[in-house]
Amino acid sequence: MKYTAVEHYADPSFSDALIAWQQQHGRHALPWQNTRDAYLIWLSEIMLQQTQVSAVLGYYARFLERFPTLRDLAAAPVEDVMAQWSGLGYYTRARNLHKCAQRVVDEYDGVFPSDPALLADLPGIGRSTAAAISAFSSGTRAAIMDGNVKRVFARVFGIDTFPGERKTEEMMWLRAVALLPEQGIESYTQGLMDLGATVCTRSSPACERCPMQTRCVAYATGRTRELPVRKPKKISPEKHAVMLAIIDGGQVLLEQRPPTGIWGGLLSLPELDGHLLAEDDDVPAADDALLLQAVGKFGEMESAERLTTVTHVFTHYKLHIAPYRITLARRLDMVAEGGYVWLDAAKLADAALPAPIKKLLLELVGDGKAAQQRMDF
DNA sequence: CACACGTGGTC
DNA sequence: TGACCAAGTGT
Repeated sequence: MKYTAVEHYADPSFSDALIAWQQQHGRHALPWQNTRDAYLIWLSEIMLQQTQVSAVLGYYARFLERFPTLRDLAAAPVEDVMAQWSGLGYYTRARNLHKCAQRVVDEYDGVFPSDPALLADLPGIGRSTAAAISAFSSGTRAAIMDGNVKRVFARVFGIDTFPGERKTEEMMWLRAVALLPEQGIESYTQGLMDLGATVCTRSSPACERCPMQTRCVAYATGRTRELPVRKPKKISPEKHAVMLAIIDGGQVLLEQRPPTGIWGGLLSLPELDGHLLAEDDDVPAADDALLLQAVGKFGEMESAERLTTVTHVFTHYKLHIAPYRITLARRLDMVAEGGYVWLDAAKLADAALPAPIKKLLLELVGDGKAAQQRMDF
């Protein structure tokens, strides 16, 4: 039997229990709570996409210090937004955040719409985020569907098909809508997140203090460990890159990355085009002639120093970075083109850099150790 | 539908 | 220690 009617899944006692629990045991003092200001709520929801609260806290405070209002954000250069986002990951969120701010200013006179459908039309805001913003800022009855909800639903209702599967997700959305309370959407929505984040956690959930224990299929059948069904794992590839840390006169040469793709829109180190001529044990090596040619674009190479390989693990692949520290005998001043920029070493910490590159460069300008080989030209 | 997209924490 | 994954969205 396939149920497609929302009414089939209705159960007022679910939201009653969750709301009561949230008010007693939920979180009430997060920085984005206790406000109806859509800007503050929207910012938190975007930062929290695929990102845990603990990782967001510092970024949220610093971001609001730099961009106190929506109009401040909309008027700012996108480079400043990227710099504030540096280290948080999923950088499309930052560019969409900036675009979204400008659209709200242009199309809505700086006031976020309360209709979830209108919110979901804005960049970076999908169905779930739209519902959360609308619920928290306007009290709108709308359903969220995040990792917490999927985990709670999978366990409470004993859903043993993969939540990423279309039919399963559709059914979960149906349930999410059916279970919405008539009153108290704010506590209910927060309660779903709080329950998933603090009680119904992925590993070792605290079932003894769960308000859903008596109705939880997974608890009753001892299957909390198996639910929700895991995502089928894929083999992730390994990639290699040779990067040039060209340091001259207390400045580092950086290159603007294209807006899409990994680290889109960030500054990073210039990379050696393709072709690693030798590759052993995860350690790619650059050909001397190739190195000379690449550096020749920026100046006359004095020395090149092969640094320790940095391996950065992404969700979907592993990247081995072979950095070369380059010193120049003479710097060419043809650099403003092509998105190149010389950045003062002192400004690295606040620059729009990927996390591993920022770490590498800070270590490099800090004490310059980790040299392995040296070649003179 | 499948995949790209970051980083840091957990076990 | 490597696998798994967190307040998802865009293509």
